[in-house]
Amino acid sequence: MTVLANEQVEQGRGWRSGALVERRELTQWFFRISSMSEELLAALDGLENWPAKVRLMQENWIGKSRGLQFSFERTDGGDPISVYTTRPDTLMGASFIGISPDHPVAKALEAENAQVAAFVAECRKGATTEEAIETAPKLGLDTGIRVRHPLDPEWELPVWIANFILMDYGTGAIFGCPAHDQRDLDFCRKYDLPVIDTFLALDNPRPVATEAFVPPKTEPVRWLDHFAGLNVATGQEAIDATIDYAEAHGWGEGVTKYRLRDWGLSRQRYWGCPIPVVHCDACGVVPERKENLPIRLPDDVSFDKPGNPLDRHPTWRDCACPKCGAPARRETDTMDTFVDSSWYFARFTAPRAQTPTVMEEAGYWMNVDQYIGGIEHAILHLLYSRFFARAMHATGHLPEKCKEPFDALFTQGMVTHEIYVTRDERDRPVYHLPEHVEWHESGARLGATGESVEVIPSAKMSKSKKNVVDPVNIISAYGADTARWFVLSDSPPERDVEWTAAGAEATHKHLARVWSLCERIAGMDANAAGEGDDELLRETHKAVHEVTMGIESFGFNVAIAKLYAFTNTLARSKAGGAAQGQAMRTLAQLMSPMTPHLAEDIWHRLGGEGLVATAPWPVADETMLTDDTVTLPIQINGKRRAEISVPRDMGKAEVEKSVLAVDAVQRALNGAAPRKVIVVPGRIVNVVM
RNA sequence: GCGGGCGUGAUGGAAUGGUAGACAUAUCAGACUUAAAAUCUGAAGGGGAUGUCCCCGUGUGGGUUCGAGUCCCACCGCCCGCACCA
Repeated sequence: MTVLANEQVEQGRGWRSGALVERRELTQWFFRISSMSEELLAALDGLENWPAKVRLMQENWIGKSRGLQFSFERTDGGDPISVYTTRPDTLMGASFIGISPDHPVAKALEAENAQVAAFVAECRKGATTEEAIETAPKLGLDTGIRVRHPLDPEWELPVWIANFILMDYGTGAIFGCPAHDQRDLDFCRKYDLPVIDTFLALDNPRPVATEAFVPPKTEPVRWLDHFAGLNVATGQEAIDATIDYAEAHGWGEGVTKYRLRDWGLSRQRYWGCPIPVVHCDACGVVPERKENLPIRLPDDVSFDKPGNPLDRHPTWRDCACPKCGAPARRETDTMDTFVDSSWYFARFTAPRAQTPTVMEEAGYWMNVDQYIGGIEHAILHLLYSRFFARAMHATGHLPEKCKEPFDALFTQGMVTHEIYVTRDERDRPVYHLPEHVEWHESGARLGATGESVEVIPSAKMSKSKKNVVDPVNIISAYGADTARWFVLSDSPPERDVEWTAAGAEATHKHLARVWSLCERIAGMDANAAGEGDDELLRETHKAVHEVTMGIESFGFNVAIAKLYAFTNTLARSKAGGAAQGQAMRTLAQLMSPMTPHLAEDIWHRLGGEGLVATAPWPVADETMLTDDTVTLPIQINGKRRAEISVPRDMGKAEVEKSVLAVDAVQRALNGAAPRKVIVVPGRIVNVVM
C-alpha cells in the first residue's frame, strides 16, 4: 500500500500509477492545536505589524462560531442524533437531517446494508480536500431512519447521508433548511424534499424558489410562525432568541465552536523526523526516553518498493520499551515537515546546542523582527508557528515573550514563469527548465533534441514544475549590482511578478551612466561653488527622504524610481564641484543597499571616509523638504483647468481670491459667482459652479 | 464551493480621497558618424483642434463625494489558500 497526498490524486486515481484510490482511516498522531483556538484568535489583535489580510484569513480559518447543539430523537429508538447549527432560528424550515458518510450512524448502517455500503464507498473515492468535497456534485441517500422534530413530536424528518457534510466540523450531522441555505436547497430540489420558508424579506416577501434567501444576519426580516414569538427581527436576534428558548426549555444548549481542527502530523513517508514513540505489547504506547532523542532515520533504506521504507527496514523498528525494557517496536510514522518549519527560527538562536533551544539565547535573539514569506503561508505555516511557540513556551523551551514569534510580517508576491512540458511514452508529464527551451517560429522546442514543447501559462516557480530561473546568467553577464538593482526595480515586492530578464541590460547601462557621472564630478574642483548649489542641496535632501521612506516601507521599486530621478537631476545640475560631490556621495549611500560594490567605488573615488557600508545613513533635514512656493492645480467642477503658483503659507482666503482672478476661472464663471470654492492648502483648489 | 487578494498606456509599474500614467522598458524621431553600434537630445494614453483648447480614459455597471484608480454595492477575469505539496 502507498499513501498518497491529496495533490497526487487525480479523478480518483493515483497521478503516476493510475491505480484506483480509496480513503482509509489510519491511527495517527495529532497536535492539539484546537486547545489554543481562542488564544490564537484573541492574540491576532496584538499583531499590529502583520498585514490585515493575513490576520483576517487566520480569523476565518479558526472560525469561531456560536450556535445551538441539540439532538433529534429517532423513531426507531436508536441513539439520538446530535446536531450543531449556527442558524437554529431556521429550525421550523428543517426538511431533512444530513449526516456525514463518516458519521457513526452511517458506519453502523454500512456494516449491515449493502446499498449504504456502496454509497459510502462512492463518497470516499477521490481526494479529501475541502475543495473537492464542496465542489463535488451533491449526493445523498435516504437511510430510512426517521427522527422527531424537537418542537413537534408529530413531525418526522428523514435522515440522509450526504457527501457534502464534513465529519470534522460540528457533530458531523446537520439539519437541512433549504429555504435559507443554497446547498440544502440544491439537495432538496434534487431529491424532491420539501422547502419551507421560515422568514421573508420585508420589502419583497416572496417564497423561495430556485435561490435560497440568505440575507445578512443584521438585516431585519419577517418571521413566519416563530416558536419564540418573533415577528420582525434580524437573523442575529432570532439566533439569540432561539438559543435562549432552547436552553429555557431544556432541549438544547448554546455552544461556541471553532472550525480549526487538530493538526494531523503523521506521515507514512521516510523524509521526516521520526515520531519518538514506542509500541510495547505490555505497556502500550510509550514515549521514547529524552536521552535517546533525537531518533534518527536509518541511512540504509530503499525506495524500490511502494510504501514506507521504515516499515520494511529489517532492524530499525526494533528497540527496547523505555518503560519495561522488553523488546518493542518504534513508531514508523514520521512528522509533517511543517513541524520543522514551525520552530527553525528558534533553533537558529542556538544552532549548536545539545538541547533544542537555550532559553538565554532565545531570550536575547528572539523575536523575529521582520518575517518575510509568501502569502501562500498566510494560514498553515504562520498559524502552526504561532501554536508551536506557545507550546514551546509551555514546555520550557522558549521564554514568555516569544509566544508570538514574528513581530512584523511582510508577504512577498510570488515569482511566476511559464511551464514547459513534454510527455513520456506513457503520456506522463516531463518538465523542462526554461534555459533548456528555445523559441522558434513553430513554437517552443527543446534545445537539445528539437522536440516540440507544450507551454503552460505562468504559475509560481516550483522545483517540481522546473519553471525556475537561476539569476546566475545575469550575474555573470552584468555583475551582482546589476542583478540586485534589476530584481528590485520593477515590481513592488508584495505583488506577483512574471519573471523576465528583459531590462537587465538597460539596468547595466544605467549603472554605467552613474559611474561616468561620478567620473565627471571627480574631475571638478571640489571646492568650487556654482549655479543652483542651494537647489541641488534641496533636491539631495528630498532624495534622502523619499528613498529612505521607500526602503522602510518595502517600496524598493519606488525607492529606485526616486534614485533614477535624482540621478537625472544631478546629471543636469550646473552646481559647483562641492555641491555635486556632496550630492554624488549621498547618491552612492542611497544606492548602496541595491548596488553595494558600485556604491563603495563611487564613495572611494569622491573621497568618502571609510566604507559606505559603515558610514551613517544620511538624514534629511526637514526644513529642506518643502519649497517656498507651491503650484496648486485649479479644478472647475472637479476637472483640472488651470494651475496657480502661490507662496506655501498663503491663507485660504487669499488663495481663493488669487484663484478667482485667474483667466481660465474668469472665463468659466462667465461673470457668475461660484457656488463654492474648496481650498485644500498645499494641494488643490476646486471651484464649484 | 468557501476564505483572502489583484485588475491602471505596447510592457513593468507610480499616485496620504486632491494635476492619473512618476520612474523605467520597448518604440519612434533628431544629433554625432562615411555607416552602424555606443552615447546624447526629444516625442509619446486614445481621439479631435493643430502653440496655450476640447472630449474620452484606471476590468464592467451602478452609488457616495465639491472631487474616486483609491470608499460602497453588483458583476466579469486572474491569482493565493482550503488542513497529506511544503
